[in-house]
Amino acid sequence: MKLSVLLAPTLKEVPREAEAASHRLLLRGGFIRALSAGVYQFLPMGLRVLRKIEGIVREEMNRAGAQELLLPALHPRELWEVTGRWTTYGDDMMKVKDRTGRDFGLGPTHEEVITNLMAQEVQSHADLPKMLYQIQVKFRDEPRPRHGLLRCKEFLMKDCYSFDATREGAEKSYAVMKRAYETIFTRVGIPFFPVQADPGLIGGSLSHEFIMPSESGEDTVLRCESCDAAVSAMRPDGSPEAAACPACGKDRKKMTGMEIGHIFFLGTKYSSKMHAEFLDADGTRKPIEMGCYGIGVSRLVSAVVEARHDEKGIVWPKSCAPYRAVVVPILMDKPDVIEAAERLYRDLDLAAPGDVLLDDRPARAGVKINDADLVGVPVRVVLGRGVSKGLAEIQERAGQKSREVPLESAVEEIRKIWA
RNA sequence: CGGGGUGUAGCUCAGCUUGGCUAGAGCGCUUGGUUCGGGACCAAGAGGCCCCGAGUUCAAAUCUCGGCACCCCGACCA
Repeated sequence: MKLSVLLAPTLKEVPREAEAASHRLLLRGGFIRALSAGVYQFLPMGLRVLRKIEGIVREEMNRAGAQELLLPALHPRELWEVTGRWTTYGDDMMKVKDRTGRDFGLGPTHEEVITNLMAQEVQSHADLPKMLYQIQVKFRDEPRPRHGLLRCKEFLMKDCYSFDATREGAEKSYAVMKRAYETIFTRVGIPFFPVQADPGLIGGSLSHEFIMPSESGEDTVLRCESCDAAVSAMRPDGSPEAAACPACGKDRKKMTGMEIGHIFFLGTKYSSKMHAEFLDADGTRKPIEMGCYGIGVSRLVSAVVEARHDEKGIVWPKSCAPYRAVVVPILMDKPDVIEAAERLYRDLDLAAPGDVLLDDRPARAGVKINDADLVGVPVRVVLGRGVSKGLAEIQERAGQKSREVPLESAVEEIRKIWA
Protein backbone atom coordinates (compact mmCIF):
# COMPACT_ATOMS: atom_id res chain seq x y z
CA MET A 1 0.00 0.00 0.00
CA LYS A 2 1.20 3.44 -0.86
CA LEU A 3 1.01 5.87 2.01
CA SER A 4 0.06 8.64 -0.38
CA VAL A 5 -3.32 7.03 -0.93
CA LEU A 6 -3.89 5.44 2.48
CA LEU A 7 -6.22 7.15 4.93
CA ALA A 8 -3.73 7.30 7.79
CA PRO A 9 -4.00 10.79 9.27
CA THR A 10 -1.21 11.12 11.81
CA LEU A 11 -1.33 13.97 14.29
CA LYS A 12 1.55 15.97 15.61
CA GLU A 13 -0.41 17.27 18.53
CA VAL A 14 -2.38 15.23 20.98
CA PRO A 15 -6.14 15.59 20.79
CA ARG A 16 -7.52 17.08 23.98
CA GLU A 17 -9.52 14.12 25.13
CA ALA A 18 -6.74 11.55 25.19
CA GLU A 19 -5.13 10.69 28.50
CA ALA A 20 -4.08 7.03 28.38
CA ALA A 21 -0.99 6.24 26.29
CA SER A 22 -2.85 3.80 24.09
CA HIS A 23 -5.62 6.29 23.47
CA ARG A 24 -3.20 9.06 22.50
CA LEU A 25 -1.08 6.89 20.26
CA LEU A 26 -3.99 5.24 18.47
CA LEU A 27 -5.41 8.69 17.74
CA ARG A 28 -2.08 10.23 16.80
CA GLY A 29 -1.11 7.29 14.62
CA GLY A 30 -4.32 7.57 12.63
CA PHE A 31 -5.71 4.19 13.74
CA ILE A 32 -8.98 5.29 15.28
CA ARG A 33 -11.28 8.28 15.59
CA ALA A 34 -14.08 8.86 18.08
CA LEU A 35 -17.63 9.23 16.87
CA SER A 36 -19.16 9.63 20.31
CA ALA A 37 -18.15 8.81 23.89
CA GLY A 38 -17.15 5.15 23.86
CA VAL A 39 -17.94 4.74 20.17
CA TYR A 40 -14.99 4.48 17.80
CA GLN A 41 -14.33 4.39 14.10
CA PHE A 42 -11.56 2.10 12.96
CA LEU A 43 -9.57 3.70 10.18
CA PRO A 44 -7.84 1.44 7.66
CA MET A 45 -4.73 0.83 9.75
CA GLY A 46 -6.74 0.36 12.93
CA LEU A 47 -8.88 -2.18 11.15
CA ARG A 48 -5.81 -4.04 9.94
CA VAL A 49 -4.56 -4.42 13.51
CA LEU A 50 -8.01 -5.49 14.63
CA ARG A 51 -8.17 -8.08 11.85
CA LYS A 52 -4.76 -9.49 12.72
CA ILE A 53 -5.69 -9.93 16.36
CA GLU A 54 -9.00 -11.37 15.26
CA GLY A 55 -7.08 -13.80 13.06
CA ILE A 56 -4.98 -15.05 15.96
CA VAL A 57 -8.08 -15.46 18.12
CA ARG A 58 -9.89 -17.31 15.33
CA GLU A 59 -6.98 -19.67 14.69
CA GLU A 60 -6.67 -20.59 18.34
CA MET A 61 -10.40 -21.02 18.78
CA ASN A 62 -10.51 -23.32 15.79
CA ARG A 63 -7.47 -25.19 17.05
CA ALA A 64 -9.22 -25.68 20.40
CA GLY A 65 -12.09 -27.33 18.57
CA ALA A 66 -14.55 -24.44 18.61
CA GLN A 67 -16.72 -23.69 15.59
CA GLU A 68 -17.41 -20.19 14.38
CA LEU A 69 -20.92 -18.92 13.87
CA LEU A 70 -22.59 -15.52 13.81
CA LEU A 71 -25.48 -14.58 16.06
CA PRO A 72 -27.74 -11.52 15.84
CA ALA A 73 -26.99 -8.31 17.70
CA LEU A 74 -30.72 -7.63 17.99
CA HIS A 75 -32.32 -9.70 20.75
CA PRO A 76 -36.07 -9.90 21.40
CA ARG A 77 -37.01 -8.95 24.95
CA GLU A 78 -38.85 -12.23 25.60
CA LEU A 79 -35.63 -14.19 25.38
CA TRP A 80 -34.07 -12.12 28.14
CA GLU A 81 -37.23 -12.34 30.23
CA VAL A 82 -36.74 -16.12 30.39
CA THR A 83 -33.55 -15.75 32.41
CA GLY A 84 -34.72 -12.63 34.21
CA ARG A 85 -31.84 -10.62 32.83
CA TRP A 86 -34.06 -8.14 30.97
CA THR A 87 -34.42 -6.67 34.46
CA THR A 88 -31.20 -7.69 36.21
CA TYR A 89 -28.93 -6.63 33.35
CA GLY A 90 -30.86 -3.39 33.49
CA ASP A 91 -29.52 -0.16 32.07
CA ASP A 92 -26.28 -1.82 31.00
CA MET A 93 -28.20 -3.15 28.02
CA MET A 94 -29.05 -0.81 25.18
CA LYS A 95 -32.73 -1.13 24.46
CA VAL A 96 -34.66 -0.25 21.33
CA LYS A 97 -38.17 -0.64 20.00
CA ASP A 98 -39.20 -1.68 16.52
CA ARG A 99 -41.97 0.11 14.60
CA THR A 100 -44.67 -1.92 16.28
CA GLY A 101 -43.36 -1.03 19.72
CA ARG A 102 -41.82 -4.41 20.40
CA ASP A 103 -38.79 -4.31 22.72
CA PHE A 104 -35.35 -5.46 21.69
CA GLY A 105 -31.99 -5.37 23.38
CA LEU A 106 -28.70 -4.84 21.58
CA GLY A 107 -26.71 -7.87 22.64
CA PRO A 108 -24.21 -7.17 25.42
CA THR A 109 -23.44 -10.91 25.61
CA HIS A 110 -25.07 -13.95 24.07
CA GLU A 111 -25.89 -16.63 26.63
CA GLU A 112 -29.64 -16.31 26.02
CA VAL A 113 -29.39 -16.43 22.25
CA ILE A 114 -26.99 -19.33 22.01
CA THR A 115 -28.65 -21.35 24.76
CA ASN A 116 -31.96 -20.87 22.99
CA LEU A 117 -30.38 -22.10 19.77
CA MET A 118 -28.89 -25.14 21.44
CA ALA A 119 -32.15 -25.89 23.23
CA GLN A 120 -33.67 -26.29 19.78
CA GLU A 121 -30.85 -28.17 18.13
CA VAL A 122 -29.46 -30.51 20.79
CA GLN A 123 -31.52 -33.67 21.39
CA SER A 124 -29.15 -36.35 22.50
CA HIS A 125 -25.92 -36.80 24.44
CA ALA A 126 -24.53 -37.78 21.05
CA ASP A 127 -24.94 -34.16 19.95
CA LEU A 128 -22.46 -33.10 22.61
CA PRO A 129 -19.94 -31.74 23.31
CA LYS A 130 -19.96 -28.58 21.22
CA MET A 131 -17.97 -25.39 21.39
CA LEU A 132 -19.25 -22.41 19.43
CA TYR A 133 -17.89 -18.93 19.10
CA GLN A 134 -18.38 -15.70 17.24
CA ILE A 135 -16.46 -12.48 16.73
CA GLN A 136 -19.03 -9.75 16.78
CA VAL A 137 -19.92 -6.25 17.86
CA LYS A 138 -21.31 -6.01 21.36
CA PHE A 139 -23.21 -3.16 22.94
CA ARG A 140 -23.05 -2.22 26.58
CA ASP A 141 -24.37 1.05 27.88
CA GLU A 142 -21.33 1.86 30.00
CA PRO A 143 -22.04 4.58 32.53
CA ARG A 144 -18.59 5.87 31.87
CA PRO A 145 -16.68 4.87 28.75
CA ARG A 146 -12.99 5.63 29.08
CA HIS A 147 -9.47 5.48 27.71
CA GLY A 148 -10.29 5.06 24.06
CA LEU A 149 -10.86 1.44 23.12
CA LEU A 150 -10.41 0.30 26.69
CA ARG A 151 -14.02 0.68 27.72
CA CYS A 152 -16.59 1.32 25.03
CA LYS A 153 -20.31 1.31 24.51
CA GLU A 154 -19.77 -0.57 21.26
CA PHE A 155 -16.86 -2.96 20.92
CA LEU A 156 -15.69 -6.08 19.15
CA MET A 157 -15.76 -9.24 21.21
CA LYS A 158 -14.99 -12.87 20.71
CA ASP A 159 -17.46 -14.88 22.73
CA CYS A 160 -17.32 -18.64 22.93
CA TYR A 161 -19.73 -21.03 24.60
CA SER A 162 -19.18 -24.67 25.51
CA PHE A 163 -21.88 -27.30 25.80
CA ASP A 164 -21.18 -30.60 27.50
CA ALA A 165 -23.19 -33.57 28.68
CA THR A 166 -21.29 -33.93 31.93
CA ARG A 167 -19.72 -31.73 34.54
CA GLU A 168 -16.36 -33.40 33.92
CA GLY A 169 -16.67 -32.70 30.22
CA ALA A 170 -17.50 -29.08 30.94
CA GLU A 171 -14.49 -28.74 33.23
CA LYS A 172 -12.35 -30.16 30.48
CA SER A 173 -13.76 -27.62 28.02
CA TYR A 174 -12.99 -24.89 30.53
CA ALA A 175 -9.41 -26.09 30.81
CA VAL A 176 -9.03 -26.28 27.03
CA MET A 177 -10.23 -22.69 26.71
CA LYS A 178 -7.96 -21.49 29.49
CA ARG A 179 -5.01 -22.95 27.63
CA ALA A 180 -6.19 -21.44 24.33
CA TYR A 181 -6.37 -18.03 25.99
CA GLU A 182 -2.83 -18.33 27.22
CA THR A 183 -1.71 -19.13 23.70
CA ILE A 184 -3.65 -16.21 22.25
CA PHE A 185 -2.21 -13.59 24.59
CA THR A 186 1.28 -14.97 24.13
CA ARG A 187 0.94 -14.82 20.35
CA VAL A 188 -0.52 -11.32 20.46
CA GLY A 189 2.58 -10.35 22.40
CA ILE A 190 1.44 -8.97 25.72
CA PRO A 191 2.19 -9.93 29.33
CA PHE A 192 -0.69 -11.44 31.28
CA PHE A 193 -1.63 -13.63 34.19
CA PRO A 194 -4.80 -15.46 35.12
CA VAL A 195 -6.73 -14.42 38.22
CA GLN A 196 -9.55 -16.08 40.08
CA ALA A 197 -12.44 -13.75 39.60
CA ASP A 198 -15.93 -12.74 40.52
CA PRO A 199 -18.46 -14.25 38.11
CA GLY A 200 -20.49 -11.02 38.18
CA LEU A 201 -23.61 -10.66 36.07
CA ILE A 202 -22.73 -13.52 33.76
CA GLY A 203 -22.94 -15.86 36.71
CA GLY A 204 -21.71 -19.34 37.37
CA SER A 205 -19.45 -20.94 39.94
CA LEU A 206 -15.91 -20.67 38.65
CA SER A 207 -14.26 -17.93 36.72
CA HIS A 208 -10.87 -16.63 35.71
CA GLU A 209 -9.93 -13.21 34.47
CA PHE A 210 -6.85 -12.69 32.35
CA ILE A 211 -5.11 -9.54 33.48
CA MET A 212 -2.47 -7.53 31.73
CA PRO A 213 -0.42 -5.44 34.17
CA SER A 214 -0.95 -1.77 33.28
CA GLU A 215 -1.32 1.56 35.00
CA SER A 216 -4.26 2.38 32.76
CA GLY A 217 -6.09 -0.71 33.90
CA GLU A 218 -9.20 -0.63 36.01
CA ASP A 219 -8.73 -3.81 37.98
CA THR A 220 -6.86 -4.24 41.21
CA VAL A 221 -5.53 -7.68 41.98
CA LEU A 222 -3.46 -9.27 44.70
CA ARG A 223 -0.65 -11.28 43.30
CA CYS A 224 1.71 -13.55 45.18
CA GLU A 225 5.22 -13.17 43.87
CA SER A 226 6.48 -16.51 45.08
CA CYS A 227 3.77 -18.81 43.77
CA ASP A 228 2.14 -16.51 41.20
CA ALA A 229 -1.37 -17.12 42.47
CA ALA A 230 -3.53 -14.04 42.02
CA VAL A 231 -7.02 -12.99 43.00
CA SER A 232 -9.24 -9.97 42.59
CA ALA A 233 -8.51 -7.48 45.33
CA MET A 234 -12.22 -7.19 46.06
CA ARG A 235 -14.49 -10.12 46.75
CA PRO A 236 -18.12 -10.16 45.65
CA ASP A 237 -19.29 -9.06 49.10
CA GLY A 238 -17.05 -5.99 48.93
CA SER A 239 -14.63 -7.01 51.65
CA PRO A 240 -10.94 -6.83 50.82
CA GLU A 241 -8.98 -10.02 50.43
CA ALA A 242 -6.37 -10.81 53.05
CA ALA A 243 -2.82 -9.76 52.24
CA ALA A 244 -1.31 -13.17 52.85
CA CYS A 245 -1.30 -15.73 50.08
CA PRO A 246 -3.54 -18.65 51.05
CA ALA A 247 -1.41 -21.04 49.00
CA CYS A 248 2.03 -20.31 50.45
CA GLY A 249 1.44 -17.76 53.21
CA LYS A 250 3.74 -15.14 51.73
CA ASP A 251 2.73 -11.52 51.32
CA ARG A 252 0.83 -10.58 48.23
CA LYS A 253 1.36 -7.46 46.21
CA LYS A 254 -1.43 -5.20 45.10
CA MET A 255 -1.25 -4.24 41.45
CA THR A 256 -3.41 -2.72 38.75
CA GLY A 257 -4.10 -4.20 35.39
CA MET A 258 -6.63 -4.42 32.65
CA GLU A 259 -8.92 -7.32 32.01
CA ILE A 260 -8.24 -8.76 28.58
CA GLY A 261 -10.22 -11.97 28.84
CA HIS A 262 -12.70 -13.64 31.12
CA ILE A 263 -13.83 -17.25 31.28
CA PHE A 264 -16.76 -18.62 33.25
CA PHE A 265 -17.88 -22.06 34.23
CA LEU A 266 -21.65 -21.71 34.04
CA GLY A 267 -22.93 -25.17 34.89
CA THR A 268 -26.66 -25.39 34.17
CA LYS A 269 -27.57 -21.84 35.15
CA TYR A 270 -28.84 -20.93 31.70
CA SER A 271 -29.61 -24.33 30.27
CA SER A 272 -32.05 -25.25 33.02
CA LYS A 273 -33.96 -21.98 32.80
CA MET A 274 -34.12 -22.18 29.03
CA HIS A 275 -34.77 -25.91 28.83
CA ALA A 276 -31.62 -26.65 26.89
CA GLU A 277 -31.69 -30.33 27.68
CA PHE A 278 -30.65 -33.58 26.12
CA LEU A 279 -31.60 -37.23 26.52
CA ASP A 280 -28.75 -39.02 28.21
CA ALA A 281 -27.69 -42.62 27.64
CA ASP A 282 -29.53 -43.66 30.79
CA GLY A 283 -32.80 -42.38 29.34
CA THR A 284 -33.11 -39.28 31.56
CA ARG A 285 -33.37 -35.67 30.43
CA LYS A 286 -30.57 -33.43 31.68
CA PRO A 287 -29.69 -29.78 31.30
CA ILE A 288 -26.53 -29.06 29.30
CA GLU A 289 -23.38 -28.13 31.25
CA MET A 290 -22.14 -24.83 29.92
CA GLY A 291 -19.19 -22.48 29.96
CA CYS A 292 -18.61 -19.12 28.34
CA TYR A 293 -15.40 -17.43 27.32
CA GLY A 294 -14.90 -13.83 26.27
CA ILE A 295 -12.10 -11.75 24.83
CA GLY A 296 -12.51 -8.05 24.12
CA VAL A 297 -10.85 -8.00 20.71
CA SER A 298 -10.99 -4.23 20.26
CA ARG A 299 -9.81 -3.76 23.82
CA LEU A 300 -6.84 -5.99 23.00
CA VAL A 301 -5.77 -3.42 20.42
CA SER A 302 -5.37 -0.83 23.15
CA ALA A 303 -3.86 -3.39 25.51
CA VAL A 304 -1.13 -4.11 22.99
CA VAL A 305 -0.36 -0.41 22.66
CA GLU A 306 -0.30 0.04 26.43
CA ALA A 307 2.23 -2.77 26.67
CA ARG A 308 4.23 -1.96 23.56
CA HIS A 309 5.10 1.69 23.11
CA ASP A 310 7.93 4.11 23.76
CA GLU A 311 8.31 7.89 23.71
CA LYS A 312 8.25 7.94 19.90
CA GLY A 313 5.16 5.87 19.34
CA ILE A 314 3.80 2.39 19.07
CA VAL A 315 6.04 -0.67 18.84
CA TRP A 316 3.72 -3.27 17.32
CA PRO A 317 4.60 -6.92 17.83
CA LYS A 318 5.06 -8.65 14.49
CA SER A 319 1.92 -10.69 15.06
CA CYS A 320 -0.49 -7.77 15.01
CA ALA A 321 1.27 -4.89 13.26
CA PRO A 322 -0.85 -3.15 10.63
CA TYR A 323 1.91 -3.72 8.08
CA ARG A 324 5.04 -5.83 8.32
CA ALA A 325 7.42 -3.31 6.83
CA VAL A 326 7.57 0.22 5.52
CA VAL A 327 9.86 1.41 2.74
CA VAL A 328 10.86 5.03 3.22
CA PRO A 329 12.58 6.87 0.38
CA ILE A 330 13.86 10.15 1.80
CA LEU A 331 15.48 11.79 -1.19
CA MET A 332 12.44 12.29 -3.32
CA ASP A 333 14.26 14.28 -6.00
CA LYS A 334 16.70 11.47 -6.74
CA PRO A 335 15.32 9.17 -9.45
CA ASP A 336 17.60 6.30 -8.38
CA VAL A 337 16.22 6.50 -4.85
CA ILE A 338 12.62 6.51 -6.07
CA GLU A 339 13.32 3.64 -8.40
CA ALA A 340 15.12 1.59 -5.74
CA ALA A 341 12.26 2.22 -3.31
CA GLU A 342 9.63 1.11 -5.78
CA ARG A 343 11.57 -1.99 -6.69
CA LEU A 344 12.16 -2.94 -3.06
CA TYR A 345 8.52 -2.27 -2.28
CA ARG A 346 7.41 -4.56 -5.12
CA ASP A 347 9.78 -7.31 -4.04
CA LEU A 348 8.75 -7.10 -0.39
CA ASP A 349 5.11 -7.03 -1.36
CA LEU A 350 5.66 -10.24 -3.30
CA ALA A 351 7.09 -11.81 -0.14
CA ALA A 352 4.27 -10.47 2.06
CA PRO A 353 1.38 -9.59 -0.23
CA GLY A 354 -0.57 -6.53 0.91
CA ASP A 355 1.47 -6.27 4.08
CA VAL A 356 4.05 -3.67 3.06
CA LEU A 357 3.87 0.11 3.04
CA LEU A 358 5.65 2.51 0.72
CA ASP A 359 5.94 6.06 2.02
CA ASP A 360 5.80 7.76 -1.35
CA ARG A 361 4.63 11.06 0.07
CA PRO A 362 6.61 14.10 -1.01
CA ALA A 363 7.42 14.90 2.61
CA ARG A 364 10.67 15.70 4.36
CA ALA A 365 12.81 12.97 5.87
CA GLY A 366 12.00 13.96 9.43
CA VAL A 367 8.28 13.83 8.86
CA LYS A 368 8.42 10.40 7.28
CA ILE A 369 10.73 8.89 9.86
CA ASN A 370 8.81 10.32 12.79
CA ASP A 371 5.57 9.04 11.29
CA ALA A 372 7.12 5.62 10.82
CA ASP A 373 8.18 5.59 14.48
CA LEU A 374 4.74 6.76 15.58
CA VAL A 375 2.84 4.22 13.51
CA GLY A 376 5.19 1.52 14.76
CA VAL A 377 5.55 -0.88 11.83
CA PRO A 378 8.15 -3.51 12.89
CA VAL A 379 10.63 -3.03 10.04
CA ARG A 380 11.59 0.26 8.43
CA VAL A 381 13.81 0.49 5.39
CA VAL A 382 15.20 3.94 4.71
CA LEU A 383 16.50 4.63 1.22
CA GLY A 384 18.59 7.76 0.86
CA ARG A 385 22.20 8.59 0.25
CA GLY A 386 23.19 4.95 0.57
CA VAL A 387 21.34 4.09 -2.61
CA SER A 388 24.16 5.49 -4.77
CA LYS A 389 26.44 2.94 -3.09
CA GLY A 390 23.79 0.24 -3.43
CA LEU A 391 22.86 0.29 0.25
CA ALA A 392 19.59 0.25 2.18
CA GLU A 393 19.19 1.06 5.85
CA ILE A 394 17.18 -1.41 7.89
CA GLN A 395 15.84 -0.45 11.29
CA GLU A 396 13.73 -2.66 13.49
CA ARG A 397 11.21 -0.60 15.41
CA ALA A 398 11.83 -2.61 18.55
CA GLY A 399 15.60 -2.51 18.10
CA GLN A 400 18.17 0.10 18.92
CA LYS A 401 20.29 0.88 15.90
CA SER A 402 19.94 0.59 12.18
CA ARG A 403 22.24 -1.29 9.87
CA GLU A 404 23.11 -0.91 6.23
CA VAL A 405 22.72 -3.83 3.87
CA PRO A 406 23.24 -4.17 0.14
CA LEU A 407 20.02 -3.36 -1.73
CA GLU A 408 20.03 -6.70 -3.48
CA SER A 409 19.98 -8.63 -0.20
CA ALA A 410 17.52 -6.34 1.59
CA VAL A 411 14.50 -8.58 0.93
CA GLU A 412 16.36 -11.58 2.25
CA GLU A 413 17.47 -9.69 5.38
CA ILE A 414 13.94 -8.52 6.06
CA ARG A 415 12.54 -11.99 5.58
CA LYS A 416 14.96 -13.14 8.28
CA ILE A 417 13.56 -10.52 10.63
CA TRP A 418 10.03 -11.56 9.81
CA ALA A 419 10.74 -15.24 10.35
C1' C B 1 -25.38 8.56 38.91
C1' G B 2 -22.11 12.04 42.55
C1' G B 3 -17.63 15.40 42.28
C1' G B 4 -14.27 18.27 39.20
C1' G B 5 -12.92 20.31 34.42
C1' U B 6 -13.47 21.82 29.27
C1' G B 7 -16.42 23.53 24.77
C1' U B 8 -13.37 29.68 20.19
C1' A B 9 -10.26 27.52 12.69
C1' G B 10 -8.85 20.48 10.88
C1' C B 11 -5.43 19.99 15.80
C1' U B 12 -3.34 22.46 20.39
C1' C B 13 -4.82 26.76 22.66
C1' A B 14 -5.02 32.52 23.91
C1' G B 15 -8.97 36.13 24.47
C1' C B 16 -13.77 35.84 29.04
C1' U B 17 -11.99 38.27 35.36
C1' U B 18 -13.27 44.28 33.95
C1' G B 19 -19.05 43.57 27.65
C1' G B 20 -17.12 47.79 22.84
C1' C B 21 -12.38 48.35 17.38
C1' U B 22 -12.34 43.92 11.59
C1' A B 23 -11.99 37.40 16.90
C1' G B 24 -6.24 35.88 17.40
C1' A B 25 -1.51 32.64 17.66
C1' G B 26 1.21 28.07 16.69
C1' C B 27 0.71 23.63 13.98
C1' G B 28 -1.87 21.64 9.71
C1' C B 29 -4.03 22.95 4.65
C1' U B 30 -3.60 25.80 -0.59
C1' U B 31 -0.25 28.57 -4.07
C1' G B 32 4.71 30.37 -5.34
C1' G B 33 9.84 30.43 -4.13
C1' U B 34 14.23 28.77 -1.32
C1' U B 35 15.53 24.25 0.99
C1' C B 36 16.13 18.71 1.38
C1' G B 37 18.79 12.35 6.16
C1' G B 38 15.17 13.39 12.10
C1' G B 39 8.23 17.00 12.44
C1' A B 40 12.51 23.46 7.46
C1' C B 41 12.28 28.82 5.89
C1' C B 42 10.10 33.20 3.29
C1' A B 43 5.79 35.25 1.01
C1' A B 44 0.73 35.27 -0.25
C1' G B 45 -3.95 32.83 0.86
C1' A B 46 -8.26 29.68 2.28
C1' G B 47 -10.61 28.34 6.61
C1' G B 48 -15.16 30.56 12.32
C1' C B 49 -23.27 29.08 14.04
C1' C B 50 -16.85 31.73 19.47
C1' C B 51 -21.42 24.21 21.63
C1' C B 52 -27.02 25.27 21.49
C1' G B 53 -31.28 28.17 23.29
C1' A B 54 -33.42 32.04 26.03
C1' G B 55 -32.40 36.51 28.57
C1' U B 56 -29.79 41.33 30.28
C1' U B 57 -27.79 45.45 27.34
C1' C B 58 -27.29 50.73 22.73
C1' A B 59 -23.77 46.56 22.29
C1' A B 60 -22.39 39.55 24.29
C1' A B 61 -17.05 34.79 22.60
C1' U B 62 -17.17 37.75 27.28
C1' C B 63 -22.61 38.72 32.03
C1' U B 64 -27.34 35.62 33.77
C1' C B 65 -30.48 31.26 33.37
C1' G B 66 -31.51 26.61 31.02
C1' G B 67 -29.83 22.68 28.01
C1' C B 68 -26.24 19.53 25.27
C1' A B 69 -21.49 17.40 24.35
C1' C B 70 -16.64 15.76 25.73
C1' C B 71 -12.67 14.62 29.41
C1' C B 72 -10.85 13.23 34.44
C1' C B 73 -11.82 11.06 39.62
C1' G B 74 -15.35 8.04 42.09
C1' A B 75 -19.71 4.53 42.13
C1' C B 76 -20.85 0.59 38.70
C1' C B 77 -19.23 -2.80 35.27
C1' A B 78 -16.63 -7.95 31.18
